Parts: sequence; structure tokens; C-alpha cells
Amino acid sequence: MRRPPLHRLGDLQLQIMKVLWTRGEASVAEVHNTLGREPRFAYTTIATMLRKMEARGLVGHRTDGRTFIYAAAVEEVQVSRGMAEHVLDRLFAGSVADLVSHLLSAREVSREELARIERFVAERRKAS
Amino acid sequence: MRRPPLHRLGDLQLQIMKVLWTRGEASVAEVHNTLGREPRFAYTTIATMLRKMEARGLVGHRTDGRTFIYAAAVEEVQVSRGMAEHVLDRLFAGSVADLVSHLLSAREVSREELARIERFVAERRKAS
DNA sequence: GCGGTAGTACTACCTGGGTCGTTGTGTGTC
DNA sequence: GACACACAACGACCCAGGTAGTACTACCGC
Repeated sequence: MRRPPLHRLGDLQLQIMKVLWTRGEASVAEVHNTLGREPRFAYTTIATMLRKMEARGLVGHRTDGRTFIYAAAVEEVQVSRGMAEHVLDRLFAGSVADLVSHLLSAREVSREELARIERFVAERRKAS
Repeated sequence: MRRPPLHRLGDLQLQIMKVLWTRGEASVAEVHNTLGREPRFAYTTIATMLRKMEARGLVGHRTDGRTFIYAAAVEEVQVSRGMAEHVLDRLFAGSVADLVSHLLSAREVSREELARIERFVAERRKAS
């Protein structure tokens, strides 16, 4: 079960992981239904993707009768970190400030968000 | 020349784009040499990649004699934005604060970086 | 026991990144 | 003019994400 590189999960894979992270465990059918609406995926698409993801060590499964119950094998925090740091390092040369500056100038950010950011920075400053 | 999705550039593609962004223009040989050290790429790898990227609308070229001079066809800011927002939306539900919190707890961040972040937030607060 | 349903397994295909080898061709040099 | 070199063009592979159809099978209700 080689450690997969935790950045570079496709969109579908991320959606599936999200279902597993929030539910803890889920059968193929449950994942399929949860992903349900909008761009409807075939049941077998989800099943195939889950098998591929298991081969990559992203998820694992146990059986309940004939049914596979899948669960995430990597934590959300690892994946978030992996992907966030990947972007940070590749595009912003590791500078969190550059990334923040970029996002602040590109997006609507509510007053509360700004306050939260300030709070995080202040805490971090204290901790070091 | 269809508009490419500007998140999801591979690592090699990003490296090549970075060369073109900093130099403005470059021949295959120049890109190859600039990328030079460490995981050495074959000359033809760069050439092939550039052709594929041109087909996707990421770069363009003019000719100088027999030599192709490539230049970026998309701006760095667009790609950074595209990739940063992609991660932000997929993993942090669009919350800049969550992303910042994540990065601050995961990485070494210098005192100056923190100060810069605070400055950006303050400016942004004023602007709105 | 027979038919439908639910479930996995397998296969196939497309796209795109990444990696090169080979081939063809123009050009500059002795 | 012959040769090497510099370049672009093309084709080949591998891998992984994404998408889904088909085949096989266990089980459940009648």
C-alpha cells in the first residue's frame, strides 16, 4: 500500500473523499446517492473509481455481507495540507503572504473572514 | 484555440511557464537549459511539452529563422488565481480564513510574513 | 427453483501529463 | 560537396483520472 502523493486528487475523487470523510463509512450506493444530483454519475463509475482509489491507498473497505463498505484511508487534513502546500510551493514560492494577498485581491471576502484571519495571525504570532 | 482550464497544470508545465513568464520569450533550448539541473529532461521532452501546451492555448510561438521562440499565452496571475481558487473552493469551501488557518498551523511562517499578512488584511478592510 | 435485483469484477475507451527515440531537414563549416 | 549539428515533427509508451457498459454472482421473494 504505497503512500500516494496527496496533492493531485481529481475532482471526482475529492467529491468521493468528502462523502467518506463526513459519513465515516459508506457503501458504493450511498456514495452514489449522496453525489446524486447535477452531473449524474453512473453507479459503476463510482464503483470503479472507488476500486482505483483503493489500489492507490486512498480508501479501504470492509465487507458487510456482499456489500463493500468503504472508508477513507487518509485524513482530510492530510489531503488539504498536501494540496494547499503544493499550490503554495509551486506558485507562490512558499510564501503564505503572497498567496493571501492574491486571494484577497481576487475574491469577495466578508468582514468576518477578515477578522478571523487577523485572529489566526495574532495567535500564531503569540505562539512563536 | 479553446480557453484552457487554468487550474490543473502539471509540474513540468508550471516549470516551463515560469521560465516563459520570467524571460518573456524563450526558445526550446533556452527553456531546456534553464530547467537544466537535477531531474534532467531530454530536450525533446521540453519540445514535445511545448507543442502540447501550444495546442492547449497555454503558450504561443513565433519563428526566428528555423527556431521557435515561445511565449506564454496566459498570464501568471490568471494561472495562480485559477489554481489557488480551485483548491480554495474544493477543499476549504471558499473560505480564505480556513485556508490561512490551515497553512499557518502547518508551516513555518516568519514574523515578516505574518506582518505582511496583517497589512494585506488591514488594507483590504479599508478598501471595502 | 426461477426471476429480478443488487452488488462486485472486468474491460474498454478517452483525455492529458510526462518522457523520449527517431526521423527528416535546413544550415554552417571545412 | 560531405558532414555534423541544430531543430522541429511525429509517433510511441506509460500512468492516472474519468466514464461507463457488460458479465458474473449471490440473495430474496414467490
